[in-house]
Amino acid sequence: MPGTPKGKTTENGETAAPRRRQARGERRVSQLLAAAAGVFCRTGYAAASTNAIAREAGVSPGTLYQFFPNKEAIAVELGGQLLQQAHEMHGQAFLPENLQRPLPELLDAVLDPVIAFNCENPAFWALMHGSGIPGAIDQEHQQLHTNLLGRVEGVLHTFCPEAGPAELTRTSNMILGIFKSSLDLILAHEGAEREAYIAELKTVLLRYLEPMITAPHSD
Amino acid sequence: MPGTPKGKTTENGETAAPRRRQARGERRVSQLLAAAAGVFCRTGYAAASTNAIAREAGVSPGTLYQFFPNKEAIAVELGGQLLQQAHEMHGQAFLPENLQRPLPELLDAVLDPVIAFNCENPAFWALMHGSGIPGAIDQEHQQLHTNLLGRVEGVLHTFCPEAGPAELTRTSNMILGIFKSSLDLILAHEGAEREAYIAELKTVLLRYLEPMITAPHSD
Amino acid sequence: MPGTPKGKTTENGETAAPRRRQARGERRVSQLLAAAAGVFCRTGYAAASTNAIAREAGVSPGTLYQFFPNKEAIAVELGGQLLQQAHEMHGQAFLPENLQRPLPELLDAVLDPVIAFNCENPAFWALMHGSGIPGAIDQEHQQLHTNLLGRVEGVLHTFCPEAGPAELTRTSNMILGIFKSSLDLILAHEGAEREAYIAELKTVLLRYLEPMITAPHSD
Amino acid sequence: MPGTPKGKTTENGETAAPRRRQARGERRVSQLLAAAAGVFCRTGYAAASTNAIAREAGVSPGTLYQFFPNKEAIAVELGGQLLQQAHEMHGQAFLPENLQRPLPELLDAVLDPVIAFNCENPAFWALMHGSGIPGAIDQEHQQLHTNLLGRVEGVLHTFCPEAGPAELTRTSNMILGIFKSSLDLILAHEGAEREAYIAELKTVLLRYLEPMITAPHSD
DNA sequence: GATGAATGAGGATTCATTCAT
DNA sequence: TATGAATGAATCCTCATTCAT
Repeated sequence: MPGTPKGKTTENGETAAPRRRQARGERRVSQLLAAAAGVFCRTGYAAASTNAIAREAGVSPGTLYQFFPNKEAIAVELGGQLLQQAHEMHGQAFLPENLQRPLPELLDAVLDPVIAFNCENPAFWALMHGSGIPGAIDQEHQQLHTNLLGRVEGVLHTFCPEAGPAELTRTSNMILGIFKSSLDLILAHEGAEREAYIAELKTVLLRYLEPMITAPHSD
Repeated sequence: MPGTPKGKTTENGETAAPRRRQARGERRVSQLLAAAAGVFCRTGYAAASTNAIAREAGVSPGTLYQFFPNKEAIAVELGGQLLQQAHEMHGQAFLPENLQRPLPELLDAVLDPVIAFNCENPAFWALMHGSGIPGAIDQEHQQLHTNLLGRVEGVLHTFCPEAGPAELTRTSNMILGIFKSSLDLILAHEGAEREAYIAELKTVLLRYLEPMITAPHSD
Repeated sequence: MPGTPKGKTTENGETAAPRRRQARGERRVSQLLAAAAGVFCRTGYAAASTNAIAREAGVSPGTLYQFFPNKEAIAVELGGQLLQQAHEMHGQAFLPENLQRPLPELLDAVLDPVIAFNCENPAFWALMHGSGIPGAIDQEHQQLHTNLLGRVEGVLHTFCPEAGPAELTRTSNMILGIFKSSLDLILAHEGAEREAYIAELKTVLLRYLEPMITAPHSD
Repeated sequence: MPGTPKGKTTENGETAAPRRRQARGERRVSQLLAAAAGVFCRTGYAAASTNAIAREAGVSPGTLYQFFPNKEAIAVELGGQLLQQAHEMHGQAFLPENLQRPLPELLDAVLDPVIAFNCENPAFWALMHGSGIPGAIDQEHQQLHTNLLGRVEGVLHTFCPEAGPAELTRTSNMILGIFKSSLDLILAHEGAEREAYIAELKTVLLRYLEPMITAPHSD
């Protein structure tokens, strides 16, 4: 359970003081994670030094290690937390009611929140991306990918019921790949240009997928 | 001229022994570059230690430094060499005669050699990719990107003469992005599945670009 | 401000603990400088390894680098600190009231404190001496020399008003040279013999300068 | 016996080929020593790399080690050779007939050749000077110093027969010290200014020694 | 809990020295 | 013999992690 101060397993009924302390602890964790997010974004995981994270958080390195056993744990927790949010957001994006709609609307319904989330949490992308990343985070990355892949495959299946599983996986991988690379472009631009790239992404996917659709959805 | 043993001044006509020695030197450089390619592929540039590269090449750290002044130079030379090959290969891929053909053939003509090259030189991709990379290599990366972007824009322009420059750039960026992410998938698979991904990439691009074409090419 | 732990931002009113910590930090700096002084004296700057200095100070190499960014900085700080003391001491030695006295007394007044200082700080001499020393320290050395030369020229000018500037510089250089070489001898001896060398130095200078004096000073 | 190729103790009567080989060996040694002299002068002993010496001599590092077992040996041999010349030169400088002359002439007779030698062999000074020098060379330095000291004491004794040995040693040390520091100044200047410093050195010594003379020499 | 000094293994790089050719 | 590539110990320095206060 990362993010919990070590050496304390307070299952007991806490009174005011411990709770305040715990609250402070959580604030610290947030501080540290926010700092880590910033540093990871700027320098990548490998080049991010724990001292730099502590400094960015305005605390001493010792304090950092009061909340995280090591550097990897910070990334894992940060990734996990963002992943959690991402999952929730994906849950909304992939709402069953959305999947009934025609493709263009579905693309809007699914992509817009996902893109928005990534624009607001660039660290998410930085973590789920970079190389030179140790096992644990990579596993989260895999997890996220697998999860997303499953969802996309699910949607795809409703559109192309007779497509084989290998084909479904392949197409889903392509979709995710296209999404990822477009996200890079989207994040790299701002304002109208960003919007233009978002539109372009939708165009690509629409043109790619439309000819595959074999099952009518709006009846 | 990286890759050349330092302090060598062999302007004279060399007899057998020096030539053999120089040959050994070149073999060493190749060994080292190959080792570096492997290590960079596995761990990324930043995490790759010169000692690891030397060990992988089966030589001592000092030997490595007899041929390269520092770690960056190894990556620069490796990148440069691959870049050189890539440029030559791009020259062939973007042959004017190819550009006259209808889109499906053009995609084959351009993509097949590029994909083949990247399949044979995975380190190229690893180097032109990673983050935490020092200036010189990043410049090569930029160069490559700019260069490719220009070529793609050029081709695109002949297909869509009335498209504005901003639109051309945007579309080209999308194409490159799609290509890159697909290349990841292609490199991650083998045999028939790899071929399937290659076909899929072409499908995506074909469907994306076909509606944009305004200029007939086959007349 | 070398010698200050990096990344410290103690603008706030410090309570006991931080002050104690800072005190420890200052002790460390002193320890390290003392150790460096010893090692520099024994081996010279170039041959002094940072690990050796750390070992002599009884700390780990990392600790040394918590207080000094690199080897040169240690020498610069040590030199600078001694230089500071030296300058203050020179200020006293070259007091205007001393310069009014007849030559023998003036020699006593000027040389005694300078010699005493150097006897107590042999590292000063070692640093302002050695070759193979990097820029920053060498600059300090130059500075010291120029400064001293200027002072000596000043005194000399009051004694020999009609001497030309080239002559003044030359004589001052001779005086400093004689002083330096004698200092070596003085530092190499102890007790009565050291005193004898001090007396000898004064004799040399007295005999060298007396015939040059053209301006009476005791009127 | 440094300077002799290893693994050959040719006491036997040599025919033409070996002698030519030996001649070539000696040329190599001279080349190397000259190169070493240059490098030592420029960078000091410690900072001089054997590769730099070899490069300066236009040979490979391996060749250097064919003639010298290690770096120190080069300095020892160079120092020894110069010492040899110095001794011979000192022998002439301290000729008995010179010692009969009055002090000013004696100073000329002794100092001029010594100064000339040092001006022509700056490496001598560099070697007999620097710190961070390993044992063997330092011993030579001591040797030289002791030797010179003895000579100076000898001369001094004829001038001041009733001076005690401690006093003689002390005065000789002062003389040598003055000489050394002046030599620095002399070597640091050229042309007329150099001559001026030479004159100044003689003035210092003359004024220092004249009052000590108790034995008339020219009768 | 917080602090920041302390630790020490590890990484890049150099250079005296050796050895195959 | 000459060559210059190869070696590897040693150097400077960094940074994840620990610990006394």
